[in-house]
Amino acid sequence: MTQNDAPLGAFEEQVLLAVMRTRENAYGMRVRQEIEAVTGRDVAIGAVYSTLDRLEAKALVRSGRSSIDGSSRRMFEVAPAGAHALAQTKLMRDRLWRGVDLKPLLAAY
Amino acid sequence: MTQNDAPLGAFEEQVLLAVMRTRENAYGMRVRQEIEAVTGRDVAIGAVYSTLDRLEAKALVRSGRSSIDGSSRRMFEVAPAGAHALAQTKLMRDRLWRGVDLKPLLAAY
DNA sequence: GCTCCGTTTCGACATTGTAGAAACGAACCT
DNA sequence: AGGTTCGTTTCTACAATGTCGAAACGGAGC
Repeated sequence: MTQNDAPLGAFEEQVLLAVMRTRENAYGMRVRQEIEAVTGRDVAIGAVYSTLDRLEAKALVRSGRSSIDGSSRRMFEVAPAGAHALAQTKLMRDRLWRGVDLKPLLAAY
Repeated sequence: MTQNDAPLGAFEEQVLLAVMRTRENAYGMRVRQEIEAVTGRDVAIGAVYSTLDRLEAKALVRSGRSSIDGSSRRMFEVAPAGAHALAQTKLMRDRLWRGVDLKPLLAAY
């Protein structure tokens, strides 16, 4: 058993998704920009890298150098185990959300 | 502005959802049981209470005593702000997930 | 060489997540 | 009454994640 079923943190999930979404262009700055664009909130660059490092330590992403376009970039890709972790996380959450209706409470907000 | 837009943590979201799901019966032990039943993993009781306490400090849930049925229970309910936080969290995440396809990677798992 | 830019690395600290033992109180028993 | 059990909550401690910004790097152009 090589499987790590520790649950993903909220930001870990966001970073993983941003890497997926940016496909071939996933390097730190770009990932940050993607998260900011989609969620609308600021993200410190350090937050992205430390999360990426931790994800790599858990083998949920992989990284390698690429020297395209002048500066040397550290490119990331989601590993199969990372996709699996995302799928698990989503599955659990969808079950918890099932049948939950926020509307009545939201009305009083 | 009375609004707190700090993002919810992954476990905070689960606890909030479990409180919603258990409606009138939301007290510590029951919330724990709900999370375990739906997600399939063990949750330490202390984890539930400390999260509930922190959520209450942020006014996302409220609690009060209830002495039904012998033992005195601390009953919780999601506050309007809690429902709002849940909605925001879900909205952001749905946007990030949009267009993401895990299948190709999952095949290699 | 030096400076500018985009990028990454690093170190520090705040917040969340996790665990389990201790404390509580009502009910039961003898 | 005293002691025991059971369900529940409180408390304390520590690990993992989230967050930040400044320092370090390297290539391009001056």
